[in-house]
Amino acid sequence: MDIYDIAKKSGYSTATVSRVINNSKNVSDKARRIIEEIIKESGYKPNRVARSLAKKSTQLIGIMVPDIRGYFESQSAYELEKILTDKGYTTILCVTTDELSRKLAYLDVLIENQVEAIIGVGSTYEEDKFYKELSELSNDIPTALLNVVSRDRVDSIVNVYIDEADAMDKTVGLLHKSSCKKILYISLDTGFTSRSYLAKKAGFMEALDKYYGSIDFHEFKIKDFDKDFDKLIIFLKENPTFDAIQFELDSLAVVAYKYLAKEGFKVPEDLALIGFDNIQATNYTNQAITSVDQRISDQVNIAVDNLMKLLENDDSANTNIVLKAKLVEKETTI
Amino acid sequence: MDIYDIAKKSGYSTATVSRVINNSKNVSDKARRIIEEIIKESGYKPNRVARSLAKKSTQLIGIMVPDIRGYFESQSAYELEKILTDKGYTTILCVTTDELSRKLAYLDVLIENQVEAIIGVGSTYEEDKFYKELSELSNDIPTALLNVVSRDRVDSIVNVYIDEADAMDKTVGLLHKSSCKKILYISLDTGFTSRSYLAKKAGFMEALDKYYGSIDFHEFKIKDFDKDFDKLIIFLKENPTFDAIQFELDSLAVVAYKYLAKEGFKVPEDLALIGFDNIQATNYTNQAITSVDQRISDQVNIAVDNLMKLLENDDSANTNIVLKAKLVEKETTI
DNA sequence: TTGTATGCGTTATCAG
DNA sequence: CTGATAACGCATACAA
Repeated sequence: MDIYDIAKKSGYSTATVSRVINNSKNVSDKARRIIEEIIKESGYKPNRVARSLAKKSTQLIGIMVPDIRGYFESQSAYELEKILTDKGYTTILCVTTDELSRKLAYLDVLIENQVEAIIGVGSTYEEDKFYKELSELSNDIPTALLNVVSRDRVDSIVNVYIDEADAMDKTVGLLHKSSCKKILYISLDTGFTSRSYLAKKAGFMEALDKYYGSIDFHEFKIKDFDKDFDKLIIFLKENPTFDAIQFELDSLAVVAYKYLAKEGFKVPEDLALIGFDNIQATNYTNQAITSVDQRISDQVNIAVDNLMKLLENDDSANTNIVLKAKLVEKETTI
Repeated sequence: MDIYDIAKKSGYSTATVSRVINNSKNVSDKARRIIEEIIKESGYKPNRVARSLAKKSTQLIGIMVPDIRGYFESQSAYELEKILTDKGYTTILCVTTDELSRKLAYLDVLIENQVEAIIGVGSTYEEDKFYKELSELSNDIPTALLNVVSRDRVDSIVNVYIDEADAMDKTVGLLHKSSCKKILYISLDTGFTSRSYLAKKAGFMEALDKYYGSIDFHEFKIKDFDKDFDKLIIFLKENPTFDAIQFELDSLAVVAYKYLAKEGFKVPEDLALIGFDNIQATNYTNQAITSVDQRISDQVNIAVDNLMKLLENDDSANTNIVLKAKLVEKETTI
């Protein structure tokens, strides 16, 4: 069942059928009525592959995430898919992992499938080699990245990300206001240092300086989830002057919370806690954990808006957008 | 840059170039060497749209989920994407919501994009009208559904799901062994009754009969998360004979846990708790919640295996696969 | 307003 | 082993 069949049955040519399908203006009401009727009763569905080839336009957009199971990624993918679908696009999902080779391989897949734009979610796409590849590609295919900001920024890539320094200013400010004296910084040791890791840490130190007048910085790294939290407890007992913890990530905070609660630490009186990401699980710990909301929905909307401008060669496209995060105070801070 | 350019530069015809690209046997080593060299240095990437049209095969598979943010959905999508990519397919992601009209609309999108198979994740696809549509479609496009089992099953759709009755037998069995006397069943009131809801409930009742010799069934429904948990607490205080709760879903259990803990219920001594799904958050509550693992990875692998058989017209394809769930004992049961 | 004919980039058939 | 050429299903200039 193709356009020729419809043409034959209707008595019109394929050209007219095509015009009807594409809502072209230059079709008589009569022709439109007849053809639409036949299309409906025959259940004909246009072949987008053929259409894409003919129009040199696929209406396909590729979404890349390192791991769709994460909070930021799945939430972003959800919002992206919704908004892009409303705009008439179909989305190809790529779960690239953090491996360079796989990320590059997926880029090929997207190119070969003639996607009209690419959207990457997560700081893994900041990686130099990959970003360089993406930069070149972005001259042909409009690209947007969420939660990514590269050192060598490119005007052909829409970068949207959170102002980590500002976020840390807010969290440290809150702890300071609550009379906390000494804050421990707990981070995840992934083996490589991402920009977001550095930005948060730098912002945290700046904030220390601003609110406390000095940079009394102490970092505790978690590498092995099975062992390092026990070590953390020991560390905190040996260093009871710490009365607050800023976590790099909620995924660390939710686990740490259980260890702390079990050991009888009084939260937030003796020990205030602040996470980062505002994942769901922060609401399921015994006390809901204060955290930083990255405004994913806003990030997505802004990214797509500007990506669309890039697609339309609209010069007003903004390619470097920084958003202020939102501090969400819950039960682990005063 | 297309196959003609490569042909021209290499001195061979497009036919030979195409053969090289597709690793055809009938090409001289010399031709292959020359052409591959030119392809590499020119950075040529084949156009899959054109190829799909010519081959009448897109290597595209559509994945439908009601909401990619859920645990079961995102975990399934992750596994599916991984395994399908390894097999050379590209995946189109559809976040359909539960709305019938959107589900049907997405079906059209997939058809128009000429996907070679469709995989749906979640019991929303059991809905009669949608399932009927899918049944017809499945004659043309092989289909697999995860966590779905329809009343009017069709041989052209691979159904993979968990044996809820068996799962409930395991959980009630555990509670019985732990000397629990009276179990409350807590479910989510979504407005419509899904098969999985009924299956769990029926299985629960069967198990009551088996272990306790009678069906002393009490159900507490949660509709409004803001109010109904308070009501639950009141209910439990007025009915202190309940010494265990079986939740239909972990998403209910993790929230309930906090209310119970706050009210001083001793878990598991006075009140044992068991959830369903084994979502991550069950490990972040103060006591990790005992739950039922649906073996998503296994479901995915089996579904894809049989879907592939359907694609190859292999008669040995199994279209109705029931898996036994795994009880994961944690801290809310003895 | 409608139809004819050609092109989109690739594959595949059939000769050579 | 290689090349010319006709599909694949649709869109669109150009003609009528």
